[in-house]
Amino acid sequence: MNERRKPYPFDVIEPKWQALWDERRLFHALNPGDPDFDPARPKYYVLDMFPYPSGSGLHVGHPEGYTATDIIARYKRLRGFNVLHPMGWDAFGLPAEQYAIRTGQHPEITTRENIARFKTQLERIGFSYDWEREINTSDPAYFRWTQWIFLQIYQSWFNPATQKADPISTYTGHDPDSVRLAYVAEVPVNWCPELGTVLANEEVIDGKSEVGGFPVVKRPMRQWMLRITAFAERLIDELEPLDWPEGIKLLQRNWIGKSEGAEVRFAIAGHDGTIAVFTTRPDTLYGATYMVLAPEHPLVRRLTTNEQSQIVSDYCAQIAAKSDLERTDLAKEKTGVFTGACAINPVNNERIPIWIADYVLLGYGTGAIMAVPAHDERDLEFARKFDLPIVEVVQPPNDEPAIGFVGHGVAINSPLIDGLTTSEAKREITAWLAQRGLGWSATSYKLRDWLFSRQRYWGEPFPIVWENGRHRSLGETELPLIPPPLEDFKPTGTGEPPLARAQDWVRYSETATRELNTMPQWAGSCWYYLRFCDPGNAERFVSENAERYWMTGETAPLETSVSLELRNLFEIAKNFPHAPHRTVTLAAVTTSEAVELRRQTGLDFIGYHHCIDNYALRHILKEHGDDRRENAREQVSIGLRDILRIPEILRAPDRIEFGRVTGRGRQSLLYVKESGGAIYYVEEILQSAGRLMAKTLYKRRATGKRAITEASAAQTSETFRRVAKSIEASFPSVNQKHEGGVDLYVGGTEHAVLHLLYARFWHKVLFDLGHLTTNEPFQRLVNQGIILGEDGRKMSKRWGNVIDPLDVIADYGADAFRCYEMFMGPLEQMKPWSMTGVEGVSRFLARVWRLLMEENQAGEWILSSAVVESAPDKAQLKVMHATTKKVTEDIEALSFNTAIAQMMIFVNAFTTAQSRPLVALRTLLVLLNPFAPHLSSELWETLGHKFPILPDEITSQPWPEYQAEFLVEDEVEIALQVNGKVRDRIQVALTATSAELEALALVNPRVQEFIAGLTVRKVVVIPKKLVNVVAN
RNA sequence: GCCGAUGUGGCGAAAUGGCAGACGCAACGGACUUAAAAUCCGUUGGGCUUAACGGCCCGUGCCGGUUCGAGUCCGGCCAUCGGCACCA
Repeated sequence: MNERRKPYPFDVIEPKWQALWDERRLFHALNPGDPDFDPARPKYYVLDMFPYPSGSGLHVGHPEGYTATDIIARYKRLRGFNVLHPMGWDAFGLPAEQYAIRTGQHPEITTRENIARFKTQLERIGFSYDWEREINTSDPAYFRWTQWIFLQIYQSWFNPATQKADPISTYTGHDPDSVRLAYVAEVPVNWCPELGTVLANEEVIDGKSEVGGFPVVKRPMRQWMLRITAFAERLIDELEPLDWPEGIKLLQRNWIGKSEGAEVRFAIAGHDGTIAVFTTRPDTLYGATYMVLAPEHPLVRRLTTNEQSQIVSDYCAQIAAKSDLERTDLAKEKTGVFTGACAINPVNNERIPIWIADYVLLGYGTGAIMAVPAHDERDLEFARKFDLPIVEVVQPPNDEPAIGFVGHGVAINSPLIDGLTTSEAKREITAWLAQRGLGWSATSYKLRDWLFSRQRYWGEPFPIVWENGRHRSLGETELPLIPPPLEDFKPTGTGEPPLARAQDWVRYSETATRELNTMPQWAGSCWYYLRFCDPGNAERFVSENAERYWMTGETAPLETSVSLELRNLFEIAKNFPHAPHRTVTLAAVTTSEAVELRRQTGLDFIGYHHCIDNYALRHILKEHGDDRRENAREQVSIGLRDILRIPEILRAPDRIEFGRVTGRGRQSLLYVKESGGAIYYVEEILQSAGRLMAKTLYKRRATGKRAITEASAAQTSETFRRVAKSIEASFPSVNQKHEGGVDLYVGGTEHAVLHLLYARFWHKVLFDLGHLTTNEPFQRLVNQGIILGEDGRKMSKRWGNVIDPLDVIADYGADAFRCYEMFMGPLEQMKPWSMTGVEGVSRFLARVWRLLMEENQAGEWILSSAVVESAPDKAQLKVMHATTKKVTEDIEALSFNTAIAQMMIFVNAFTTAQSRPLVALRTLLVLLNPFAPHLSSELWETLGHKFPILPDEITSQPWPEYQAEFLVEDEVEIALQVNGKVRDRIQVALTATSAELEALALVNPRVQEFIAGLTVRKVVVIPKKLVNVVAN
């Protein structure tokens, strides 16, 4: 292949264009306030999950997602967006540290080398990253702010009254350290002696370290924890409106693991204290015949009677020696011992024995359970093994046996609640307990607090010092806190982090020493998407303007906020097609403006009327000096620019009746309800800090053709809140997208839970503290599938099936590489690499080249003489517009494979043509540009030499529009079916009516043949498609 | 065990409930060439039938259902892959 003549000179044009783009700073995104910043352009933030720069470089799997985002970025630029498309490095991490331990090479050096290699690879693929925004999490200028964010977390607490993070100064209790969002705890952790470090649960796989596969044991240690559990509820709730794959949302929900039930307090026979247990089935309380505590439960020692103490302590010792793996492995056979103590069941005052068993986990619920063997599999197994009593308290709905039935039924043998269904019984018994102070409804989460410290060198040091056994934070001016230079990065082996070796550094003052732990790798990746908005800022982690602009688009009229408003109105129009005009003023929009609106918002309009709020209208008229008057139908003509500004105007701070709409965390929804002959709908209910406020409430009579708008004023009164609540309760909401945050985030499923959950958590803390304007970081998430080797196995050194993008590019060029990555199949799917597949795509690009170019006598490529300025013929026009339509729609849907297929159809159709009309070729080149930017740029330029056009850059062209009229044919082929089977096809005029089609079908000889002797029962006519004759 | 995703030609894959297999790869045949590569044109799901043009039947993991009509919707299985795992 290397010796082969190149099908087109990609080896020349690709470096040429890459250099040109770089020189012209073509992909540098401007922030508000920068010279030449254009506020009229909507923003689009498209982000890749940034890589850890490993020593082995990129293989062809990595750039899959990067190519998809690059196509989107280039496409959005052509559509007039201000695009933020950055790249950076998740540069702290264990591999570099382990390499340092082996070779003595400082991690900073290897990291720098690896980054250089990654960057070379990425640049050679021709990605349109804004390299001026490159960041590196191990750069002090970056991690200074990671440390600053940690301090923000350290200096706040979760305020139950406001349900959000508040500064610790608002805490009025006696011990602030006990409520901080970052706190120190002695916790049993996964200690890996080989790595000399503690690992997070998720870094332990099958009892072995994820990195290296070394054994892991439990060991209590003093650790920094982040109180993510306080945000569990919000992490579930605020997930809902995001445009993420359902599977990922489900994973997150399951990981958080919310379960609702009750906490019940059991008295202990012969003791003062009580034991609280958590149960999701308070209705089975009468069936609780024993209780089980986790072996580590603090009450175990106090409760255990003398006779049992030896057995109990033996059992506890035995459990402690086991790893988590062994505990779950041995789970097949239940184990446990009796403590000798008894608890009192609060509903019937019966004494029930208290056992300990390792099937109860200290970390979940209260670390204690009431065992209901009749209706819980584990309890039943345990009770049978140890011969404990079993009492049936739920009657299954069918004939199923009651013992072992875990579903919902009817309560029995439960005097207080007999005869009630499970859900009624739960409510009833919980109320009964609550009245007596014996219990209360409670919610439990699987989610654990985040173990945030690591005993490593290559990570962010904590900005914390210890003095007299207490921790305190460094001042912001002391940041960044840079790791001390070290010769030896090995674990100390005692559990003390390597930083302990830097004795001078550790000594902060006469009396204070520095924290020795470092932060986990997640820390830097938790907020990098924010830093990209303003990477060079030395004053703040991100400037307010940059953050607000890139996360919400505010400061400029932009697609997201406009379309939100319009989408509301669109929904209304759709739902009430016959509703006449409301008393709100209608603004007339010209046809071309409507087309523009549709282009920008992707919405269709019913007519060209756009509802405008009175407030906004007054505002606009004032600006225009009141020179436009309403006509008789209360319509006023205003321009597109004004319309696009409406969302901004509506959010103006002087609009008092608008409530706290300028605040943060709004959530727009549309609720509709029909009640008592009237239709109520509330446009945009705003949810902020747990409060609901309605922006506008409409009420209209449902009867009669003319619905009447009675009220349309914005209020935030208590009444309104109630109405909104009741509507919400009784009518499912139209699921409005929550606009804001990164517009498109693409990465692998391996980060489905942790990275995304941690980043969301940090984002919410920063949002609560007023540093951010959105409550969620990532609006739309897409996971790319992994690319397998040619042998169908995962790419790895072990199989020798790793493919380096640079090798592919050397043979086929970057454009072919990019196109093949996208042509392989759907982005989300797992699929194997194929070199012959690359060749096929490369042939397609060569055909594009030869569509415009031919070789002269001297063997030089010159513009083909077949390229002419004439108008395309009808068939060509159809292909051109069909391609424009399909490519546009497919890019929006991230179906890049079918977009490329359509462009192949285009090329196949034009290759054979005698003359190749300029307009068609130009259209193709613009459509192709996001996919094959080098080739299309070169051909565009060559075309411009003979046929000049302004602006002359392909990157300044408008995205082509298709016109539907060119897609329809005069005649259309109709399939004739008999009993659902195609028997013939006929050409008919597009205008043929259903009756005509039916008649044509029935007289068709082939149809006749098949219905001979049968009775025609029915004829189904689908216009423009088929006729199905049903006969028997 | 639980949860999720996937299942269509030799291969990667297309198909708002409306003509299954677009597009590409591979294979085969042809044109060009002294020859090969490259390029261009054509054929290509399986079976049966016809001298031929054609025609018929079967086909989207399996079984059933809804429908005039199902790759697509519903129910139940099977297989592969991924995730979680005593969560009270």
